[in-house]
Amino acid sequence: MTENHHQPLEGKECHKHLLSVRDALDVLNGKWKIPIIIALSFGNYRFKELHRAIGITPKMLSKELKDLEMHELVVRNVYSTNPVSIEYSLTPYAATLRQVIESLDKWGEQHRARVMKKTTA
Amino acid sequence: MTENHHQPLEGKECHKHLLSVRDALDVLNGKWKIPIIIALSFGNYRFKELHRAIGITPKMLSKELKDLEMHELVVRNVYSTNPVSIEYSLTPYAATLRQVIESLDKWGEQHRARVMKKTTA
DNA sequence: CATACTGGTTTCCTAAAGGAAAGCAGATCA
DNA sequence: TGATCTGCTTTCCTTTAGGAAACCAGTATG
Repeated sequence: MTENHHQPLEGKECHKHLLSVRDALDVLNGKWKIPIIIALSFGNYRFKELHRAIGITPKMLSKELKDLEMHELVVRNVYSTNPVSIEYSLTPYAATLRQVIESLDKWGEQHRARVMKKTTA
Repeated sequence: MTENHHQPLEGKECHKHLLSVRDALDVLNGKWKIPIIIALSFGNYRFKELHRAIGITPKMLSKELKDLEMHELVVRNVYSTNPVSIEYSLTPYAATLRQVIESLDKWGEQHRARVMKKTTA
């Protein structure tokens, strides 16, 4: 804490990390991608189910699902039932996000608790 | 993967997680908060240093630093040198984000590698 | 035949994110 | 006395995110 003054910060290992998180955030940006992935981690669900459970508008849901498909995190499954039913599911690749989502979840939970305590005090 | 069809998804543990990540994302939203925290994890830095190292505009940097201060993740230190110098540093609370940032960093790095491999192939 | 469900799309709108550039006060340096 | 650095702020602008509501085709179901 005291006198933690610095090397120049330019041209350092720092930039490698900045680049990595930028790449990650380019995929996970916005309000909805992580919530959608979380919901689908509980099972495969249909469009309207996701819409209702997450509280996302159909327009955004449609767009975000396409983005997630593009990044190979989600798959759209069409079943030839009658009538056709459609389900979204996570790809195996989405499982690589587990640590990200778990730590975010955990942090959010404790942060909420911390904020509650402060505002109540 | 096959037949992972679902319980209703409503009123379940899922919502707890949705709530937590929403709380986390409310604090860490946008393109810049995490990059700023990463930079400051390498030491305390001044406004223009951050501006140059991260490639963020002064307007955004100013705004994001205020947000981060508000959430008690960053502190603005004014030193009575002559002339006054100002440094930003992380609070101890910011350390609780370590897992979040590390996993995001790691995921971004491997994701970049994966994408590179695909586009080259 | 009417109603309702699914899986979306479309249109309209507002607000927020974010960049570019200029400016500004205070101090220092030549 | 200019020029230059710092730590910002201000203005102007474009893009994106996101919500609300309506709509639509296809398939039921009553």
